Amino acid sequence: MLRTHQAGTLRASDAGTTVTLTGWIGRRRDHGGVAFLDLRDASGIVQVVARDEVLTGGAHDLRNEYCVQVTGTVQPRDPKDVNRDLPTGEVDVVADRIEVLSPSAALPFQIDERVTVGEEARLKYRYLDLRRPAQGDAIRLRSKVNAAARSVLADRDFVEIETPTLTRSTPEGARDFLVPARLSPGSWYALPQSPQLFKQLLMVAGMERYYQIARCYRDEDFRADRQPEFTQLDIEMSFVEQEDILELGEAIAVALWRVIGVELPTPFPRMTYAEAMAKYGSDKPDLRFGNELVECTDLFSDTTFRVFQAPYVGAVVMPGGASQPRRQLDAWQEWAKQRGAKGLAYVLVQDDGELTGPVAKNLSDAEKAALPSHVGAKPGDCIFFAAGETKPSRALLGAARLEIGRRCDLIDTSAWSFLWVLDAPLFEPAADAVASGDVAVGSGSWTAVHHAFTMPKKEFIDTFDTDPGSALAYAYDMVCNGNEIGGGSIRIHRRDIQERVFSVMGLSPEDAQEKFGFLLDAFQFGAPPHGGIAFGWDRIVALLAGTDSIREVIAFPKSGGGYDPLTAAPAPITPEQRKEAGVDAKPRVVSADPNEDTNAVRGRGATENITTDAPNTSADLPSGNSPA
RNA sequence: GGCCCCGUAGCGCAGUUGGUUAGCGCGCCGCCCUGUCACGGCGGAGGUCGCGGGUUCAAGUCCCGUCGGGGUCGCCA
Repeated sequence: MLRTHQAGTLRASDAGTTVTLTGWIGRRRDHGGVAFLDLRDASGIVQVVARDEVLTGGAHDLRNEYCVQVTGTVQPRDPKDVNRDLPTGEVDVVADRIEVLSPSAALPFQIDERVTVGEEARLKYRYLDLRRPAQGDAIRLRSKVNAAARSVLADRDFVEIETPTLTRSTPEGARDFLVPARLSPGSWYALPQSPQLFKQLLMVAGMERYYQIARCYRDEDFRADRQPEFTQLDIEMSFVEQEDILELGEAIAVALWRVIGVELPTPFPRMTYAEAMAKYGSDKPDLRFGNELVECTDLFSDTTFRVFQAPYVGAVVMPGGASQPRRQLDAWQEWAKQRGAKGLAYVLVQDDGELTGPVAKNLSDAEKAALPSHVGAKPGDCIFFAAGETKPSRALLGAARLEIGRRCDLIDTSAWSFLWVLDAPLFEPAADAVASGDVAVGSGSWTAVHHAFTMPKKEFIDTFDTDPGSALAYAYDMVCNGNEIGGGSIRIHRRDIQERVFSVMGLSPEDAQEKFGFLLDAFQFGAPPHGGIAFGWDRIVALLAGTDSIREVIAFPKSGGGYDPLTAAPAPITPEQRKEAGVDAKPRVVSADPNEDTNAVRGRGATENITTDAPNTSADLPSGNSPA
């Protein structure tokens, strides 16, 4: 080793010890005859004192972020010189010798946590960004979190198994990343959106308990909390029921939060999907505050107010909201319109109890009398309404509830609120999914909420195909502070049930065979009952690290548009690469209509040998994206 | 794909109703300084105001387009 100690570990008890340290020069305070250098390594910082005789050896020329080796003696500081802000603040290392291991050019930004740096610069020089203790510690925390999960799973005899990243599409909703297959020009691999099918095959294989910290790939548009490649802790178990998975999930969460010194109480509260939607307008309610939605449909069943003559009328209260200026109430309308609503009706409860606002005059005296107590509004509050179809109305109110929580400071940011959301519907009307241009699996009027292999709850086993809309599934989501951090289901292992589910989705046996043939084949050979769960690893680590962005807990994240500022990927390829990869191979099935291009890329199972040959294939890479 | 915000020195930002030589902090370079710890003092360098076009006597500032970044809705478990 090039060192005897780690800089951040030195204490007063080390006084007198001769040490050799290695690390980077942080700040330097050069007083001419003596210089103070902050030496930083992964363990922390210690102050090195370089006096004249050492300085003549070139220490005056040390610059920020020079990588150096320092040999010296640990010396206690005078009481007046102790730095209480530093764990090593009671000692100095008085240098006898400083050797430059590697000099540093002038930095693009300062390695100082107090200096704010734009994300673009940070990502381009991520290796410098990660020298900053907070940034580096987030990545170190991730490693500890991985280890904690592995420990729980190893104790329970789980088998860690890697599954392919070059594969076929899996039957999930997102667009696939595609990789050309050089040896079969015109054919493409897909990167897995999750190891879903493989883990089920592993159950057929008798592994019984599988897990993997798995990289997943989805080619969708970006959000603050999304990356094109992301990580799941993926788990599948045989011979289990829903309760077994929930218990395991809680054990894992407890172990993870212990990493940051938080003891989570178990069992976690449970809520049905229906209750979550009704009370919170969300399938991932944030229970760090109350302020629930209140259904008002019955209250307004005889109303003369047109807007409230709707299948659903609901309300959410904004405490103290009656004193908002008009401009702010107008801003709420804009806020609602941005979410696709017509607006956000409101009633203000004045201090004297009078109801005011544009909506109030449309309400009968009886309605006005009953309203405040029905929704739990006090004088000074504002009541927001949504009326219309149940689902979008509740979604709007749910979003309003969160916004109210933020604006009115109702959220206890130190709290950890965990719960399970259970009993999700098995199907949703395909119109909800297709309206947006998404591809429903199958051509029926129903599509799977979770995925096509989710087991109906036993009380719906006889009726789910005659009454798909009311069938509930053995599907569960773990929710933390309003984030869905894990989700899974018990799978169908019986062929007859699977065929009936496909039938509801309008998937013929032939279609099903084409899309999921290898899985269905496998299920013919004594498939065990099984189920599993997957945790959103990036989000979980971000929560544990106390950061809003999952980018902070990914070593080399991508920025918007899937661009990596560090490597400048994606990048154009050479004509030779293009030719060799077979990217431009003529499709055997000709699809001349350019409008079908997106579907060909998008549709599950449509990727086998149909590659569209768009006229501008050489120009379809992001341009102007490479750094000058 | 829609909407909103941003783009000025290496980094973070300011720049008035369009008006002289585009500023501030940090960093960088040089000199000085023996107890600092975001040390201090003196001096200095550093700018295609993202790019292209337009309006104007005059554009960092106004208009159009475009590229890049961030957010949000659509999309995505």
